[in-house]
Amino acid sequence: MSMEKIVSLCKQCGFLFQSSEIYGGLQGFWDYGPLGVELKRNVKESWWKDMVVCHDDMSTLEGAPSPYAMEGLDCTIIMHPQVWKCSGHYDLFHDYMVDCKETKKRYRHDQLNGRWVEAKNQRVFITAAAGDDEVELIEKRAMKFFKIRAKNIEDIKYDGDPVCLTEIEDLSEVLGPDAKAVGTLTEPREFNLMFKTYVGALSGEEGTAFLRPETAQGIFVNFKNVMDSTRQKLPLGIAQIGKSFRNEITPRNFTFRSREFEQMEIEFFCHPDESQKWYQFWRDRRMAWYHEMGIPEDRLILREHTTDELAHYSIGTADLEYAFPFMAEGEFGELEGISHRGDFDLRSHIEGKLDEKSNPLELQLDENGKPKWKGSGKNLGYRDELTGEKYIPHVIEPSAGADRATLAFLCEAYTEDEQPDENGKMQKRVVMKFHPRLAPIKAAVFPLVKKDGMPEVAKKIYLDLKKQFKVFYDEKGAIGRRYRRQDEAGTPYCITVDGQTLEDQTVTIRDRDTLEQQRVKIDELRGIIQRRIEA
RNA sequence: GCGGGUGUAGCUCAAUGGCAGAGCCCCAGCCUUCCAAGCUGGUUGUGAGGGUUCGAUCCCCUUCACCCGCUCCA
Repeated sequence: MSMEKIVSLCKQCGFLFQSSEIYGGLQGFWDYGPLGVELKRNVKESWWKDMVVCHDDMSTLEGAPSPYAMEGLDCTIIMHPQVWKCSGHYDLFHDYMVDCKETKKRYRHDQLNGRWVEAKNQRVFITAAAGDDEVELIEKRAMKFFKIRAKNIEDIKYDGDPVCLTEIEDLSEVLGPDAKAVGTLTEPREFNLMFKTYVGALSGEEGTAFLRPETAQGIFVNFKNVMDSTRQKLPLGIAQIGKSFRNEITPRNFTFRSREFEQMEIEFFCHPDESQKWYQFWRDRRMAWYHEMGIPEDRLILREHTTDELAHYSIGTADLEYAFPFMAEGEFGELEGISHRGDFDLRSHIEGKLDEKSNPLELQLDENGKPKWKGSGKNLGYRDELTGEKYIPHVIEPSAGADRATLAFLCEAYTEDEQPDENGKMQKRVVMKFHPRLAPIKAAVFPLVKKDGMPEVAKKIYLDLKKQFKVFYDEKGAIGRRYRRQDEAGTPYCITVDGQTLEDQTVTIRDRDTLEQQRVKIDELRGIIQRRIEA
């Protein structure tokens, strides 16, 4: 399945447009058209309904250690700047990069290590990507650079152990990790992945704020508010859907990596001893949700992060990844990440930014031995009123991309098949096979022909169904053409008023995927559609 | 950010240093009793800016966007 066809259909049918298209578009920004907005709303509403509103908090769900509660939140996009300092985003998203003028490659300034190497009366700082084999790599590169054979290896003198490139002020004697000549690296340049803005009329450092790069922090900083206002007990999940912003260096692949995007996140708070079980539970539950919404098992994988990818405080992180058509064969793109975050986030907002490399977690200090970023000092802990135990909850975070999910459903729905036309000749058909819950339009109503009172009856049915569903009325052109148009929009049901309707108050209801028609009573239409959507 | 490619109607694609064209789609009318039918008529334009030129959609420069590869990816 080619991505171009999907992109083309998205534009033609009104699922997705480039943002500001008449001015040439803006990289990394996309608009949802009339069909797209319905689709995305259905994705978000299905998630909200399944995770929050209709969640059964009385029973122990399959795979869960106990019953649990769910609440919702809707936090602001701009938050107190200290939130991002304590969360780690300020440091993390504030990268310095160096470019190599020779190889055109770009490196994180703090991820290159090197050693001063002297031979043949020349002193050069030879770099390599930071890692376990950096010492070996630097030796090899030194031999190559100075053109010294293995037997004369003593001619090479090393000045000290490898240090980070950030320690080097003058880059003119530095050999880039892939370069043949020295001095090809540019001065480090700042890449800020968080969008900056100013609060208040005056711009200046004092009013500097950031657009949130994730919705999660709004939940952490409101944890106490939710506990105090709802009388809920742990385990408790708090859900939020909302826009986030990341100033991606390279937005690519349609809406997959956008600079403005929407997240559907749950922060699930539980007792530390139970957190592993809950992590397993959420992995399985979220995987099952995508399956329920129509993503087949062979196109969705759960990729468990390896232990060296994990922060030490985390028991696990799993990515749910979909086989997007723009990925190479056998490769998958992330739809959702489910991470065990321990007590890192709540503690950081209490005590101050913790050093994620420390074990056990300790406050990150600055050069003067003071906290690098000060926390709120508020008590975000939990007291179990039955046992009297006090603890800082551990967090499981299922974090999904609403736009990525929507894109996956679009890709999955796109189908080309062949159906006979009125002469029995096979014609190519494009049909969007959305799950009925996700379909932008639930049903279309047609009079078979535009006369004999059929439009009047059809319009009445349309107006009645409209009270409950997003429906579409069309009386123009041949009936076959109208069916095909709805196939492209992914409308699961088409209701046709014909001659018989006028006699016995029945209509036909056509199924998008099978093309089968069933004759039903007009009075029963609402119930039938409702049942089929929920099935 | 680098290298390569692309940019013409809603879509797919022609053509040209001198009035920009087709098919599909769309709209209106006629016809039409179940899967893109037919007939008649109609709407819609060279991504943006600058230069060369009597004249640029075409040549040149800049810019923007998209695609592919690299790089990056919380």
